[in-house]
Amino acid sequence: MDTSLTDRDTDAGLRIRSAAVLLFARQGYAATSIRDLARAVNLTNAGIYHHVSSKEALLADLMRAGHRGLIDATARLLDGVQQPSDRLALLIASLTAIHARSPLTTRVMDGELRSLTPGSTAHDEIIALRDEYEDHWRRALADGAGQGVFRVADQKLSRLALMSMCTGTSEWYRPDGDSSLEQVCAEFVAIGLAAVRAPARPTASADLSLLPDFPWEPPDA
Amino acid sequence: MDTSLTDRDTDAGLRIRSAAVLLFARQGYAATSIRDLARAVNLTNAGIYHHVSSKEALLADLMRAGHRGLIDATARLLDGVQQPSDRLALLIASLTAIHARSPLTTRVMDGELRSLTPGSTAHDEIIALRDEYEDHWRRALADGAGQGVFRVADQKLSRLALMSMCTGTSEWYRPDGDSSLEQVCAEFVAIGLAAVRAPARPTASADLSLLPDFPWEPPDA
DNA sequence: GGGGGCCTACCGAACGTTCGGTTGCGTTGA
DNA sequence: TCAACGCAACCGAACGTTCGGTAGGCCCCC
Repeated sequence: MDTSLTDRDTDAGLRIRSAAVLLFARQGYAATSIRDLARAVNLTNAGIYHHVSSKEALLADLMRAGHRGLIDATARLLDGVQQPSDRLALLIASLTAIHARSPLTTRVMDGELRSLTPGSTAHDEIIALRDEYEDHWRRALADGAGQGVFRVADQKLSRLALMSMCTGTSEWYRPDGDSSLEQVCAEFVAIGLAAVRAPARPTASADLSLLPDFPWEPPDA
Repeated sequence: MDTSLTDRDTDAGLRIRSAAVLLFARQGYAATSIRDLARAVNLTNAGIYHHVSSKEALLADLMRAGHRGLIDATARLLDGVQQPSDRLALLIASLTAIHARSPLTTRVMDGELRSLTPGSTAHDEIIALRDEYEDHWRRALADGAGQGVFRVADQKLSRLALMSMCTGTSEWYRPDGDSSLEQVCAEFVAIGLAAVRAPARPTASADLSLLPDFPWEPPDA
């Protein structure tokens, strides 16, 4: 008897997104053809267009949903947290964790902006979402510097350095590798707080269960 | 009267490389056609093939020369430098500086490995060159940890974090931006040494004139 | 006069996308 | 109860365009 949750992966739309994020992350958007995608989900190239209006719209959908998930999760995580060093620690841990847990989606989010037609609605929208996310970092660093708890030569410089460190995780992290996700996050938080000369780090660690689990992120590497 | 250095940019090979690195960095290798490249250097697509054996060979050439330049410059910079913290500082400053000064070439080097046919001679060669470069980092961190001057939870983790910080520079640095190249390098060195808990940083700063100037790197942004 | 440098013209293949058609399931009306 | 209908899901074939690459010839300079 079948006790499982019905037809989980019969939803073609989800399977297409899943294959798309895998191929876009591995080969890049431009090097991935609709036929590649169709083969991966056992459809013909024409069949894809029943579920997707265009190749670029598919990319835009993935990027939009990814950014919204990140922004929402970040807002939930930071909710009520006051100390700038706590906020920065949460930002570092969560950005690192999402890049480790959803490396394919984040690689597409971080690297395929240039594949959206410049000036298109989708392109502008993704830029706005990215800015909205980065504002969390800007505010945390500005608050910390304003309160004198961070001593930092250049807020923008520090932010870019730390964000690069976190986003780079999607390029090398493997769940079965040498370090656990918790170790990576802890180490990166330590580096980040040292970078802004924050005094000994305190209090709560990030509740990673608040992070989004993108339903289309393939489970494998 | 023309007092300039003769026919600098009449060398078609160089102009092609210059345009290629610009287009590959901006649009990606897969999204750049031979015809795009030809238009950029005022040739026809067929004319390109008089100077280049294939599109992929052109990419491989750029990546190979870029990596060799980086490796050679790093060896020169580190020559005779003993202290692990000095070596690490030089590695951080030089990797940051080359990504700031040659953002297009480094973006291609860092991001287009996947565009080389897997298993091809060129692909394997570039991987070997990248490993050869990273060994400089591995040795510096191992030496520092071995001598007890670095206190670091995980050498690989620290290396990846710091290298991501440095390579990220090519994505945002602008010569006319808020911070000078020297400021960026100094700040990143400070962050890096704090990351490995090195005691107060000492001695020589990097002689950036030892870094390679890729002749094909376009001067503009 | 011969070769480097570049052209016009073209090839076969692959591209994103569209179109007309078929299948099969769920709902409806008599 | 069952024919009739609607519609989501998909396919095979083709559209026009662009792709990486090639063949052969023209021109200019040594």
